[in-house]
Amino acid sequence: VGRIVEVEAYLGRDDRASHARFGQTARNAPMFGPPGHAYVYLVYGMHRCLNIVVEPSGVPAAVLVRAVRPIEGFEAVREARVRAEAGRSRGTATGEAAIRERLARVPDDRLASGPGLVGAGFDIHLALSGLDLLDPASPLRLEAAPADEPAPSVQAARRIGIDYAGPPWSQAPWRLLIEGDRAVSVGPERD
DNA sequence: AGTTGGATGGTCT
DNA sequence: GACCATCCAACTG
Repeated sequence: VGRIVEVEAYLGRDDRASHARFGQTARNAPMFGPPGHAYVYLVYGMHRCLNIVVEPSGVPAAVLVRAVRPIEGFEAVREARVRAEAGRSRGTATGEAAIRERLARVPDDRLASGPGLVGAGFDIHLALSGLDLLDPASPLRLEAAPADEPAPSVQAARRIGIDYAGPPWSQAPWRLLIEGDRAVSVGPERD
């Protein structure tokens, strides 16, 4: 269980940073579907990124989950990351024990501080793309925060890793993060 | 503290 | 066959 502390918005066909910029394909089809579903894709050949589809069907939009603060099951998250990393580096033998030792030194609140780390730590795989995150029967679910919790202060910043899109898309403040939360991926840039 | 390069594979031209 | 909504180790200063 974890709390989402950082996201990025990708909105519409016109957004030159969005996977929907070239229209609907087999991969991005969930983005064109109903909100509340998952869109999972592979980046850089190794990391799986989790997105939450937003906007009504027909409007391709999704929110990339960039960072999660684990709340329960810290060791389960660590083990999921060990599995992900060990399974990846089969060519260069980076012993599983060494990976586990390194992750043991990662603070609990930084176990999923990045989109690729969320994918690894929460065992997100491509087969989950299209899953209904609002269905209580789903293995991966989205739930509302406890009503008695104070609303966090949210900060806006530029999206990361999409400079190729060019302005105004590369400049849009569509990265939203909880101010001062240690679980966010990297601090917002200061102008 | 900041920069660089390697790992790695699905997707779209 | 090029392009990535990334991460980490190994470097430089």
